[in-house]
Amino acid sequence: MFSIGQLSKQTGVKVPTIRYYEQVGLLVSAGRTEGNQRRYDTDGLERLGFIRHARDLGFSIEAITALIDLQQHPDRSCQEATQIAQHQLTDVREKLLRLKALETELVRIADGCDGEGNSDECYVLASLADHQHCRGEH
Amino acid sequence: MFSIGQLSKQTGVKVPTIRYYEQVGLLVSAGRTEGNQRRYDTDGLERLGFIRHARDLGFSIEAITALIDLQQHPDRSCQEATQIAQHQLTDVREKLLRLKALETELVRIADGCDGEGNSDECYVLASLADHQHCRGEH
DNA sequence: CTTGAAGCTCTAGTGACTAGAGGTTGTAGA
DNA sequence: TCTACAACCTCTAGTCACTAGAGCTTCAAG
Repeated sequence: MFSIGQLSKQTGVKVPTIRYYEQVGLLVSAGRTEGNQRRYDTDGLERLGFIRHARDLGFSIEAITALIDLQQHPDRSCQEATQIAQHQLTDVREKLLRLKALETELVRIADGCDGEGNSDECYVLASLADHQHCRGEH
Repeated sequence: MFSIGQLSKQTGVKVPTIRYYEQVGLLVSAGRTEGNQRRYDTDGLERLGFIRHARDLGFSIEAITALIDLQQHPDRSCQEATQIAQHQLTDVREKLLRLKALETELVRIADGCDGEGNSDECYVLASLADHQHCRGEH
């Protein structure tokens, strides 16, 4: 049996975050001591590892809830899990495209100015004021 | 003189968002009508355009406040603006790296499973449960 | 002068935590 | 067995950048 602090150390998830996960129904403790402190078993440890990993990959709490639900019904089709992962992948790819465009634009803006001179002739400020300067879309 | 709705149409920024910008001190209206409705001049229009553009590029409200502050003191050095833009660029590049790693990982996970079979043998779920499967860091 | 779209303020909700107050429990050492 | 204190508990409120809704008032076209 682990205390919430031990669980935290082993998974790298902060104590208040673990309590938050309980609050939203993601991770329930195995039980409580007489003094009302949470105790977890290895099941809880694994579950939190799963949550942590999925969060690191950017899955939302909602998506993780669905995935855990799926885990607990081993007879249900795997398709749903694949769909969730695919959706996440699409999402990440969209963000990537967007960020790449931003990077290009920011390089242009930030490098256009040497930092000398006063702000009334600053290229950074001028670029932000006038979208015309931009090459791409955003 | 523009109403808040006209300003919204011209810039593509939603009406409640414009009011929110006022609340946080980013954009003050030129004045009010007798009936207490906001009225803006071309200055406000340009200012909102600036804000919109900077937000699209991912600058925080705080950073934009600093940039606008700089605009209003044309005698101050341009260096500060360049610094803010450089910081934003660094930030975007970090996010890019992270997202690229996630993409790789998600491709591996999502493509490893054909969606057939049941969830007790699902590669997506197994991968999420076990970080060992991962090739890179995240 | 009427109608209704557009405006107003205020409060609360979003997601995924994080911070702090103020009180209680578990456990190691004396 | 006692004591000290780290770790635990609950609850509320704050973060960021909006968004939604209630309930009311004003503006402008016909």
